[in-house]
Amino acid sequence: MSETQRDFLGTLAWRGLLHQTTDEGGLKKHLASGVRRAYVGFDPTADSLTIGNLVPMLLLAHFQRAGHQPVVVAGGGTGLIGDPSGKSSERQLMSREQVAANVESQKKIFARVLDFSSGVSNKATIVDNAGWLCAISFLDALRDIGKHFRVNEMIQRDSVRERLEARDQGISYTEFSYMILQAYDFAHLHMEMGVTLQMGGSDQWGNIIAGCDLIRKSTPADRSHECYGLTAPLVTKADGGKFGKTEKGAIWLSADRTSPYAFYQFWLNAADEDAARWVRLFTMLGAAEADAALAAHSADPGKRELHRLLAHHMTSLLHGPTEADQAKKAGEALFSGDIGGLDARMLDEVFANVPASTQPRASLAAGVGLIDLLVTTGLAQSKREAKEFLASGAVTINGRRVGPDDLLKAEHLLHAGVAAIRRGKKNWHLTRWV
RNA sequence: GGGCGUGUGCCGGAGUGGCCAAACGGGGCAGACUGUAAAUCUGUUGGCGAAAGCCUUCGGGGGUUCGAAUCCCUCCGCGCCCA
Repeated sequence: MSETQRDFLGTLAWRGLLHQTTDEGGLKKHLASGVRRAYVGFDPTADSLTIGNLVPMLLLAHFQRAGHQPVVVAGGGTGLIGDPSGKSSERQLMSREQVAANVESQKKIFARVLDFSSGVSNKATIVDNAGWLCAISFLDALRDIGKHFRVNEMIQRDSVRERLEARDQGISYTEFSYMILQAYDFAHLHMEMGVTLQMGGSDQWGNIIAGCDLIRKSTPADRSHECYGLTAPLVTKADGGKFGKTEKGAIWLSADRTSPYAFYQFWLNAADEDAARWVRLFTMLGAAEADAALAAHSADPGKRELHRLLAHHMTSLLHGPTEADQAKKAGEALFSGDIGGLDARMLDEVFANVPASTQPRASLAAGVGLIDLLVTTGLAQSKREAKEFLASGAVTINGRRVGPDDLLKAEHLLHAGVAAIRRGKKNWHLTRWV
């Protein structure tokens, strides 16, 4: 297929996804001369993946699109130990059952971005390093792997040094050994599956080099054992904040943790400067399309065409086009506040991800007080707060602004008896009166 | 083990007997402006109450006092110094 011709490294560089490589020239030649296999490891610290894992996933996706074969390594074995990279303190060990369950649950997400279908010659594969790491004995590991590692070098690694310098933290022998395991992963994958490239975020650089070193030391020095490492830069935000975290917590890649609507909103709310960088970084859009969108963006940022493109593209990528469309429509209706024009079916769609409750219809006869309604729907935490919201004009019911003295009556309901209450710009609650 | 110090609201940090639900800053929330942005400005930020006011809160417990975040005792956590 013609995709094979696409230059992987060139793509990454253009997208801003290329941070460091062990030997760029050598890697370029290596990739140009055949179909190669690269892997990225993922920590099973949770049953889902966050937006922070997206870049490493995309490295594999672009790799596959360039005609090569991506290998996902689920860290079912390394997850039992815990990677100290970037961690300021020793972590709690997870149970084997927990790790295994997390690995299983994460698998589904990779299928969104990678092609696992057997009809494809360069189909993606997924392996769990518990398979080989759990099988190896301690003595074998010390004799066969440990001999290749100098402690002098190990304690120089950032991940270890930072912990050694933090006097009160320190590092356990367990976590200290982590890099050996990850290095062994690479060596194992190289020998068993012919993997020649390990990729990851920039915090993985040390671990990746350890793997390259191990392969070099433990194999005959000839061309057939050339291995490479590549990292992507840390994703940053214009305001200096941490990428992927909102007030409400991390943005997840699975719908049960972060709804497609919330996911869409995350991208839509990107700062202008971030949206411009992120279009290249995160989408699969080609140069022509991306550049056109960027040009339109800088000409008139206020239209937010780029944000919409980014949000829709990303939601479509991870949740599918139908969900993306729905998220888009829901956002438009919700933020315009104009829900009076929606028919009952659309209303259901739009409010699919909004908290809802049912209320007794009978109480409408006398009119329902809004202060209590705000509290029972959770839109206000206390009556005091509810009063404040109502007085400041922050509350809208079915698109109509209401005040502290208003009462909700049957005539205000939409369709089969719903009242959509909005507090501020982004907080909604749908009440059904039955 | 001994000495000194410290623990306040979401966070930082004032307060050292009544004027303290607790300065100030940050953050949050809401409003205005706008582009569901940024910046800016305004308001608000323990609960109940229409209000007056009442109730709960300053590490835990106990005491002194008409009255305590503020004084005393004790316990717990943290920091520094000495052993």
